[in-house]
Amino acid sequence: MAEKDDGLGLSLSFRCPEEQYHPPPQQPPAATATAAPFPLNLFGHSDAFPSSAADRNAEQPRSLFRGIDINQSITVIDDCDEEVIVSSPNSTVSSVSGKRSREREENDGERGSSSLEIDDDDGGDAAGRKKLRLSKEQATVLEQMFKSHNTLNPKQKLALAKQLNLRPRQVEVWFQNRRARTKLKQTEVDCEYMRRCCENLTEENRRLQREVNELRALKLSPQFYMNMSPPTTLTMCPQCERVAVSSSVGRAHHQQPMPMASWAAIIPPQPLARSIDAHQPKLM
DNA sequence: TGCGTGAACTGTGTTACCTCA
DNA sequence: AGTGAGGTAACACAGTTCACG
Repeated sequence: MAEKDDGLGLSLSFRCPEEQYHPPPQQPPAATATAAPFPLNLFGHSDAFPSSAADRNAEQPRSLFRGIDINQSITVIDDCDEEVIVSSPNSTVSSVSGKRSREREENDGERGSSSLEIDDDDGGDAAGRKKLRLSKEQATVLEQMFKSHNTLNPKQKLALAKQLNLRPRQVEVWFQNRRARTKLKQTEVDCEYMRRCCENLTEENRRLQREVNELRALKLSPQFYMNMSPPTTLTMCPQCERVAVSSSVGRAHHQQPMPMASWAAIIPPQPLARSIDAHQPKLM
């Protein structure tokens, strides 16, 4: 199927959304990840990072910002293998599971500045989220990474965040939003494809209806039988699949003649069809 | 000022791991 | 020792909010 690139790496395809949007099951298990300076081969073989849940649990920097003053700028850990854990025993959010609570807490802690390179120069507006556009360079790198892999494992996230001077959460959110945009675009493409298919089928249906009417008219016409050549002159073009009488379409398309008997079977038995039956051997 | 875009957030489902009876 | 239930952690996704151009 022809592919159409729209800049989001989308293709005009007809795939099940389940299969097209789900990321690859898991990235292959990892070798030792070294905190390599960028450009780091984050996704090259994708075996640089562990993928099991246990590994994820062991390496998750989820608690990275736990208990950190939200007004303070955050220092990115230098080593991806390092995990900074600040316990927060007095977590107050309790409406959801502890994990969720901590997660939200962590997210809240990331409010205040959308990028590590941006200090709270306006007095630390930690209460309201401050949304700043990512720089062109940041977006470009993220795009490149997304093209390689549309999901990130924790180490990739950390490394990318470090490279771009962003918080891991920002990288994570960017990838989530990017996946959503991709899916939306692909859905639009699929819808357009379906619309075209529908149009084509509608047109095809009209054409076939016209043909049916033509054939019925021919069956009713005595002149047709009188002037009619042997059945072999009623032909069907293999390209356009038009049934044509005599020379009109058939010769124009140079196709093989099609015996009338082969299509006559599809004509519903009607009393008026007796005359043509007289010319044809009984079917069945 | 209304609007589109995209960063950030919220809620939920799924999966894997661990602990304990 | 094997096992099922419950808790926890991590992640992805859909939907939403809202700052910004």
